[in-house]
Amino acid sequence: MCGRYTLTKSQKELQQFFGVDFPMGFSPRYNIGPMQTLPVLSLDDSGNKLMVSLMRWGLIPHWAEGVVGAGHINARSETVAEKPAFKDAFRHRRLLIPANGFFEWRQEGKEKEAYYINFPKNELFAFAGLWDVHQTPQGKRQETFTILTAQANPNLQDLHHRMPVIVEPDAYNAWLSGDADHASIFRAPLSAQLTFHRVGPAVNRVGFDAPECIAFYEKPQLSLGF
DNA sequence: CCAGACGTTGTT
DNA sequence: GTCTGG
DNA sequence: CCAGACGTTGTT
DNA sequence: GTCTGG
Repeated sequence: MCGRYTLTKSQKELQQFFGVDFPMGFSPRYNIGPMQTLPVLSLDDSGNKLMVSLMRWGLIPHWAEGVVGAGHINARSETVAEKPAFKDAFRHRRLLIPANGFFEWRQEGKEKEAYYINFPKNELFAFAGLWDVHQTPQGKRQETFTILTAQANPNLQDLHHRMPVIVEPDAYNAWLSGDADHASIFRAPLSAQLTFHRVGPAVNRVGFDAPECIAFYEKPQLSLGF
């Protein structure tokens, strides 16, 4: 369901929307995949200001040792409070993940069709996420994150029955500080406004990061050559 | 999520 | 088919 | 007690 | 680290 997303905005646009400095800079991204390092938002020590950091997509629990692979790119919001891998992070290490769209693939017979989902005016938004930190086999401290999922909104059901959780701007602080419970995460009327369109196979290519990934796409018609 | 690999031996 | 890497 | 697992998706 | 299965 949510294994690729986009952040096709400039550093300036991100800073204006979230009201926080991105000191590491940022260039638009059209095809973000697992294992990549991306900007995420959390609360600073004071607990009332957003801050940006860079983390790797694919949560690896702090107790994992040795070679641990890609980690968990998604976590079910319905069970996140009980699962050993997420329990602790759900209570103490919540995140917002800046994005402006995401991809879904639909099996159509033998083919897989890619779709891009975003808001009509392409507004920025934030996924609900969790993070954790572990030691790499090289002994380095590595911070990783996961994106929460939920049942898809009716407007997206034709595409998929699951979707990433989008946090309303009003709820940013409540979510991050741990005040928000399940109900308030799910109450996301914004998600009802998401729309989607077919995109071409460019997005399939891991590492191909260009506007072509989100371009409208018409399936090429078969031609008999006349 | 998709793409790409999918193994063994001996040696340190 | 199933796992790993991106 | 120790050992072993700890996740999601979609598909059949 | 913490839970489940044996």
